[in-house]
Amino acid sequence: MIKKEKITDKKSALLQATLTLVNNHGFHNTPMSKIAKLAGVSPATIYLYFENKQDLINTLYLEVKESFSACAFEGYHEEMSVKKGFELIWFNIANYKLNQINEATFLSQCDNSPMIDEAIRVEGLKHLQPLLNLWDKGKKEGIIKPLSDYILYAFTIYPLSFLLEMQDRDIYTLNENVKTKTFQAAWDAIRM
Amino acid sequence: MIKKEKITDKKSALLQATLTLVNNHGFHNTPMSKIAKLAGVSPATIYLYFENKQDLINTLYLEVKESFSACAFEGYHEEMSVKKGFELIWFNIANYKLNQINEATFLSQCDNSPMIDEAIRVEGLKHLQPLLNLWDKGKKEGIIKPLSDYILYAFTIYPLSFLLEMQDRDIYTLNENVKTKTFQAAWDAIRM
DNA sequence: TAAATAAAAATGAACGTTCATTCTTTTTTT
DNA sequence: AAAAAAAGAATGAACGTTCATTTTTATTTA
Repeated sequence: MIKKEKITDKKSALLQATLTLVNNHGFHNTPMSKIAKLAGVSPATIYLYFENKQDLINTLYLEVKESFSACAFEGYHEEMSVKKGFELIWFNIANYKLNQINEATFLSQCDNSPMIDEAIRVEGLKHLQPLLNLWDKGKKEGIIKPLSDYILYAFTIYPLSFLLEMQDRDIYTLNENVKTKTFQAAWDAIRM
Repeated sequence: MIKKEKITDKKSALLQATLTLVNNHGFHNTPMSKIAKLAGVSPATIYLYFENKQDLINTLYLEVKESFSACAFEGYHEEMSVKKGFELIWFNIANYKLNQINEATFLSQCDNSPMIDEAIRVEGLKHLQPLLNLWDKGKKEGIIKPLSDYILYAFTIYPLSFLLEMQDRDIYTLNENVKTKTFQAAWDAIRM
């Protein structure tokens, strides 16, 4: 067990270092040498745990995406009403984006650039399925507008990325009161 | 005049080549040598027209941003009603994003990465002022929700970037009918 | 158990390549 | 013919990755 722990140790130190550096300087301005240095490890050591730079990024992406999904659906049950379910998920995601700023920024950056291989990206998308199912139910019940999932996503969840970016740049901060009003905007956009 | 025209000729060939290549491969995977080749020019010639690679990108960004703003406010007058004015601007922007795909994709890429210097980015933001003024008017008239401009933007204009990206990846296409319904979602999000 | 050996993990230096930029030469323009 | 514009070759720095070697850990032997 000691052995396993040590491995995980360095591996996760490398992932953490990558997250920090890519967030602050972007993928292509983050040399392997700096990742190694921040993780307290030799450059060569990276290649014991990852195939290459791309593999390192892909692994990090999937890991963060997973933690995101876990948060997004925390406390959610399929028996919930459409509105309650949507509200829960929306606030979960909003809180993740506004609190776990580093992870959320990294995901935004990945989703908006060719940094991640298409295949890996597709894998990351599957995590949202429960939300899509909820929308389907809402459409059938006549509660949610009959729009494609892409549009529903674009007008409810995607805007949070923009607000995250504002917050990240210290341009604008959402307090609880404003967050509630913002949810109302998202809900009004898609409700019948 | 011939001289001036010739200069403009090569300069704009370089800008056009940069747009194409950065769109398809990203900033850091677009070497100066390839830009030069696509523009039919020697690498050294680039440096007659631009200080360096960053200057080339900045110039392109501001130029495209300008063309975007020109489209966004075409046909707009301050005397229009808030709803009509917003509708006009929204459709202008939607059409720009869905038709001038190359330019729009480039702008999206710039706005979501550290590729553009912060100072240049700020300059590009000013172009939206008429829309912000319109929102102010709408808030005063009690037509638009009293939310910050960031939130209004996040739930009306920003979602178009997502739809553009979908369209760009051939995942989803908006026809006229759907576009109208999509506008309704944007309007519902921010109207009182 | 202590020494000897093998295996695994980790390292720093080095390699080959790519790329932005500059230098020198050639071509074009006036 | 002089000046301006353009070209192509050259340069040096940065980077991802690999290699030869050392250090650490685990296993075996006496």
